[in-house]
Amino acid sequence: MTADSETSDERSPIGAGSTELRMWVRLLGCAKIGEKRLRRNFEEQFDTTLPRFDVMAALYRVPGGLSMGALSRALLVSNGNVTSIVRQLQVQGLVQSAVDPQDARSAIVSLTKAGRARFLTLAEAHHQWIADVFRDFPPERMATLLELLTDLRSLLSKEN
Amino acid sequence: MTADSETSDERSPIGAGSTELRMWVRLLGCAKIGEKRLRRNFEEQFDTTLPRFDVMAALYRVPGGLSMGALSRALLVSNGNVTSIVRQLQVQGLVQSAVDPQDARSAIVSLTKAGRARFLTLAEAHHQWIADVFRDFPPERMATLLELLTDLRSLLSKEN
DNA sequence: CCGCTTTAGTTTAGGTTTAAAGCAAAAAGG
DNA sequence: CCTTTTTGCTTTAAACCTAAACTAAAGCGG
Repeated sequence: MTADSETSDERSPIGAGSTELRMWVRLLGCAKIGEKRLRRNFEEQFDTTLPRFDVMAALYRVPGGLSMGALSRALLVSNGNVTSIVRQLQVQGLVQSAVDPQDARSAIVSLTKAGRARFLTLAEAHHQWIADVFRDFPPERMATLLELLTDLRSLLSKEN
Repeated sequence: MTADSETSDERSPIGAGSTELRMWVRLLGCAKIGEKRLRRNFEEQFDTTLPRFDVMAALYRVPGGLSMGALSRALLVSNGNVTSIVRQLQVQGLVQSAVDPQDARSAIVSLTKAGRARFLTLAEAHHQWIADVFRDFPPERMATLLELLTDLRSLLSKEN
């Protein structure tokens, strides 16, 4: 078992040869499959979407609410994107928006009472779906994976 | 070190408590940050997009070409989605499409000569970006991560 | 006060994505 | 053959997403 006897690679110039590349492709694949599942579940069972859930989750964690910019940074999405998602949640009465008294340009968005109740329902189901997927994953391996992903994230966040 | 002494969880009903949930969130985060980087790089340096690169990569691996359906399954995206991406690549002269002699409904899409040359340029840069990101990741940890992600993917693919 | 720059958000144009509806070729079943 | 169903793909409607242009409030320097 030398360092180089994996599967193929050798002199093929491309073809997902190196370990980094395969790992990256696999990571993206896992994320994509999982997201697909979650999106379908949210759509079918609750008639909502993953991005809207993400916004609600971010707001739930901060009872005082967040500005649009803070939301955008928290969710890693563009500023303009948050605008439309928040607007939809607003139409549904799940979030409310109040002008920041310190800065009239900025609005503080927060969950309404209905929004908090709604989020708890969604989050419960969300947790259950995730737990189901990982039911057969040994806890010790899961801890290792969590640790490695944490390392990876700090690598990715560096030299952005 | 009991089974339950991680960090918080306990009776907080939500808040990304369980290990599965945190792992999942971290995985999505890594994928998102990395994709953002790649997308920006492709945009800035080559004036193209990640999905277009994905299509070209899938076609590069199969010199004989792929049908639209095969492409869609390979890339885990919807059927209709492939249509527009292939059309754009076709306009740029990077892929060509020929009617399947066995089935007149189906078209076999393949890279043109220009498309292959273009892909090699893109893939070289892509590989370099990935290698840069993982430069400081110890090879042994990378191998572990690859293995764990492979396990995870098979869990995710099951009971779809 | 008055310009200049910065900052917070929205709007716009364009690309990605899906599900659902539609279309046409193929296959199946009399 | 001819009808029905299935299958491969495209189109459409709607959501998501980004970058870039824009608006408006703050802040800063005179």
